[in-house]
Amino acid sequence: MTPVAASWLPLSPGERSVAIEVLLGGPLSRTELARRLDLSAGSLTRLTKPLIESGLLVEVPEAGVPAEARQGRPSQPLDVVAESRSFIGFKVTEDMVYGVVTTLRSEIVARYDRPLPSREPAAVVETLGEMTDTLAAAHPRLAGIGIGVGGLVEDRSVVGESPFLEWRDVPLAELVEERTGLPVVVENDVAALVEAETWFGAGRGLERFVVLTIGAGIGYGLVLGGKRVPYAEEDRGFGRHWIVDPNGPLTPDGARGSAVSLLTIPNIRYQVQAATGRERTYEEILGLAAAGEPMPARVIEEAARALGTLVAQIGNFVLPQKILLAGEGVGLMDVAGKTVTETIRAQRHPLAAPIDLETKVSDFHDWARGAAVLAIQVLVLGATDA
Amino acid sequence: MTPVAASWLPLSPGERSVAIEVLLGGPLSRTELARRLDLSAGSLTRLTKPLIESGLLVEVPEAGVPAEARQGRPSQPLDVVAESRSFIGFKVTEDMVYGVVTTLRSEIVARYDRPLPSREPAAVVETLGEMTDTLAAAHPRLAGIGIGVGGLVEDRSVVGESPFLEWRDVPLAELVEERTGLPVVVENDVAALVEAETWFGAGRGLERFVVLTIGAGIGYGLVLGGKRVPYAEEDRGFGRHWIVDPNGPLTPDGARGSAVSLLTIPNIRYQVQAATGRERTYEEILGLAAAGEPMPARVIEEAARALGTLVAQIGNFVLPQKILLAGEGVGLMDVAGKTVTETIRAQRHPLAAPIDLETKVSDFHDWARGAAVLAIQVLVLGATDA
DNA sequence: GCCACTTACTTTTGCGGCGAAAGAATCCAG
DNA sequence: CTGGATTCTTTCGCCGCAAAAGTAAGTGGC
Repeated sequence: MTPVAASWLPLSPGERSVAIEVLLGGPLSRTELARRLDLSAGSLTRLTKPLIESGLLVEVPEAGVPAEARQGRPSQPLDVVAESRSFIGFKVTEDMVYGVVTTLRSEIVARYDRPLPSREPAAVVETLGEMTDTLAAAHPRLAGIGIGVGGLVEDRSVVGESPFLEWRDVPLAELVEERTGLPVVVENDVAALVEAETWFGAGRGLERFVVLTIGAGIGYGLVLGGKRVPYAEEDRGFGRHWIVDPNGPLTPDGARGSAVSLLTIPNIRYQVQAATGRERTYEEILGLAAAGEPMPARVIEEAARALGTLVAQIGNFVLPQKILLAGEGVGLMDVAGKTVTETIRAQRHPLAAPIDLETKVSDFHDWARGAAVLAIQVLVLGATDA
Repeated sequence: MTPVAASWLPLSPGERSVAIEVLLGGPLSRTELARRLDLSAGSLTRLTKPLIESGLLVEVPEAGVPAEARQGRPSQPLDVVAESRSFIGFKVTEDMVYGVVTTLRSEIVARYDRPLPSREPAAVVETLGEMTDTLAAAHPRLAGIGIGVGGLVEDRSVVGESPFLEWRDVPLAELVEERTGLPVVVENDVAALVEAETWFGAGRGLERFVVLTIGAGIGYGLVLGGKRVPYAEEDRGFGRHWIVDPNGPLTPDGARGSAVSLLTIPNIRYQVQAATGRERTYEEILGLAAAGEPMPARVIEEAARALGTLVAQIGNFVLPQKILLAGEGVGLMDVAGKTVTETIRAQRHPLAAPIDLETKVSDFHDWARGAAVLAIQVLVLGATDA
């Protein structure tokens, strides 16, 4: 393996907690940090000093409140130097690689995509290598690479099984490290998106958080105590076995009335085509449904009820503080959001805490960004968990 | 408030973790404890010394392995002195109080029940007081009382709302403390059962654990990271809104096809009576179903499918390591367990980890024991969380 | 313009908990 | 009886923290 910069610096547990808190919580004064981390003011001085000296943190010129009832010595907020390091995130699909460069804060500063000439591991590694070369030229201070792939990933480095790439046990992290000389983290794409949302997105700071992705398939991510829960059937088509409506439609792709049959884009298109004989894109179907065309409207309504049922069940059993709907197949919410919320209401106790439901139509660059966040977590902060 | 012995002794965090580990993990040597708690051998000597001196722990005469490949100085297992303190647990129903006395290990050493002359708070407190007097005579060294009631309990002391007792905002803990002079913990009965199972029962040491109780109603308890998750609709009939089968039976008690309609004892009896015109006990219905009587068999089969669906959904979304089915209404599993497991299988991914499903028919003394465990947690170990 | 007051941060100091390492205890094997 | 193995105890020193005192930098009263 190439010599690797390991973690940025050997961060003590105390320093790490400060770094993460500032990274996730925006600029924070030392006093505020002391309160949040339950430490004394003196400890904060001690912990922040090396972080500032190393360039990870800087004192920023007091953004806060303009000139209210503030009194006493002004606080001196600290912030991470987001640009001090850059990260690359790749999302590998069966025919494309989508790439982004992000800051330490996971803000996307560049995008770069390329078609995949072949699915052979060597070809994929070479494509990733060339893309990294190109990006490295424009973005110095690269600290690491994160790669998201659909399929089963082991130890954040080996692609154990990826049906669409037709890979088995490919040590992708090692190969790309050899090619690029940068440390590499590989993860399942849904897992990466979930981690990204947990750290920097909708799930920031939450104890119980669920991500449901709808696209070509169904993805499910569960975050408990700030940590993502891994599970055996991850990314192996479990949504085909979630029976939402036993009398629902039967499609070639899943059990009758399963979440896959009812909700995924290919299966919604299949249903409409089977009924009308015409092939339509997902967007066309949504448009027709919104315009009141009976058949697409019926399919979309049924999907919305299925989604509402799923969300209600998750809400009832997992008691999450928030559920994020992501992926390309959540456009549904714009057309039939009312049906979804009504279905949820019908299957929840009136006194139950209302479900905080967030919708985020994500494109492939969001998936790539998720992979970059993995790299940030592992490489800079040395955090295997949060 | 009566002078209260507070925690047994002021336990340092380190001492507390040792005490809990030994309490839950049986006799353990210092070396074993050092490994489990990730401490050095020296620390264990330091931490165990005061615990032994105070009488909470003792060295026991080496139960373990007979004479195998053991070499070197024999280990000196430590165990809690289970009898060093006794605890009372009460389960209050609308017409009865069920009481138990337990050891520190939550082993039941005595049972004592009494009918409730009235639901007035004063009468209930007096009944509890007299029962405590009786039990105290036979069991010295009482350290505290735990009380489980159906309904909403706040701060482990005030009964906020209990429909069947017709109470609102009764400071039960305070009243019983005044009457008995012992520290008192009050908790919702399901919550107490869940805590007991988490500490001493089926959920011992698990990260994710679910308890589903079936009886007069449906109870749900979620344990994540070893801690029970509280929720707003707790014990307020949420099961009426879990729609398991939209085409299921309609009963006076819940929405069509809800878990309450399909699974609870009163609703199963209602269904059988509505169809056959004859009133039957739950046990009779189970017997008839087992004997192949069509109508009861149909109701029980439908209930079993509903239970299987619920368990599968919980398994899919919560990913628990274990699900405990408890209460008086799980006799179902003996008659139609096969249907339940088949339904679960149909709605789970083949690669998913099989659900560890445990069934425990519990009586009222198990509920009372749960309340006693709460007292152990709070009063002895000063643990608001595990 | 001076001074009291407030709040933020830094420095100093002391203590508690922990690990490392050496030593004592207690077994087994030859 | 000696040497090895394992557990437990003792000693020692370090690290990390809090407490407290000191310094810095602002506001407002007079």
